[in-house]
Amino acid sequence: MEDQEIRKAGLKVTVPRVKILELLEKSPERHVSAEDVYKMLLAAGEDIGLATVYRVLTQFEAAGLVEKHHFEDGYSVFELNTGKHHDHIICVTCGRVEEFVDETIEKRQRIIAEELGFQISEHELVIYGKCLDKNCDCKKKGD
Amino acid sequence: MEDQEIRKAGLKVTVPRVKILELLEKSPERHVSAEDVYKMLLAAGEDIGLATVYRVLTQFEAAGLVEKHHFEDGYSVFELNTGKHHDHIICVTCGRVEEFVDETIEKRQRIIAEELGFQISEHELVIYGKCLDKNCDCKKKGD
DNA sequence: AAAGTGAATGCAAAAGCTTCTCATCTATTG
DNA sequence: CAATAGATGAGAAGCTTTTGCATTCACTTT
Repeated sequence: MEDQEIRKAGLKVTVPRVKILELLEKSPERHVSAEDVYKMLLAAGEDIGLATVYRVLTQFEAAGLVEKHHFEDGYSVFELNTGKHHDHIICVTCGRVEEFVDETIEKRQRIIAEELGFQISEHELVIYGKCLDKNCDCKKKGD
Repeated sequence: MEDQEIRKAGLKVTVPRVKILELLEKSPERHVSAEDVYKMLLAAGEDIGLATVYRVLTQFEAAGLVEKHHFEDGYSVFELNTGKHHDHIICVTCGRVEEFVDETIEKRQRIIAEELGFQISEHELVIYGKCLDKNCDCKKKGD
């Protein structure tokens, strides 16, 4: 379980690391900020400092266990690395985040990078918009 | 000239606003941070506070005169709004920023948003990579 | 051209997110 | 189970960005 992943990353298996990884795996919201994680830990009765949350998330990112994204709000959000690259579309009204993959876009990016003489290391595509479906939470709540 | 654009934006024509707009128009680097702008103003002998730079850039953004981007480094960069949407590819070695437009990617984004039930308000695509061409500054300087 | 008024500015302080410092504590190894 | 390298918590510090407030300025009205 979590222990192995942490050990594989070359990190000691400690309570904060296990709890944070568990939380990322179980959280209904895949995309969380360090503050979110910290608050969830507090709510779960864990006594883990915010500095540790940042440290652990950074280590997990370096180890490839999680990915870090910079959405428009300014702060960073983290998500479990599924191994499959994907991009994001975010509702500017309710903040809901959906993931998508589009091979056409991926391919075009490779072509563009090549044309411009770049070797891609990574990329980030975020679409911002409004949910139109009435099944979106923000429609039900009316915010 | 600049005065008209500022007036059109519903803002008073003041020295800081004119100088900042001039600077954005003349700067060899299109993508600059607030700090960059501040330092360039200082270097040009202008006595304009950093807070004013932030305020003016924010107002320019609200007025559609400039665009704000969040690249990976953490801070925001601003660029003059050319009216033509474009995306960015950034060299992770030298920081050089290139702009590109790809109608195929734009189209796919519209289709994806529609499929997922979103009405796009904006989007941001940034590709990170390494320059391969020897004509890139970072190769010449060897950093 | 001078006065009046609301907006704009500069400075310093504060805020928000993230990192660092350091003394204490803990997981792992032998 | 002792030894040790690494991890943690709390608070300080760092950075970018925003805010509060007294002063100054742009634009309108005399």
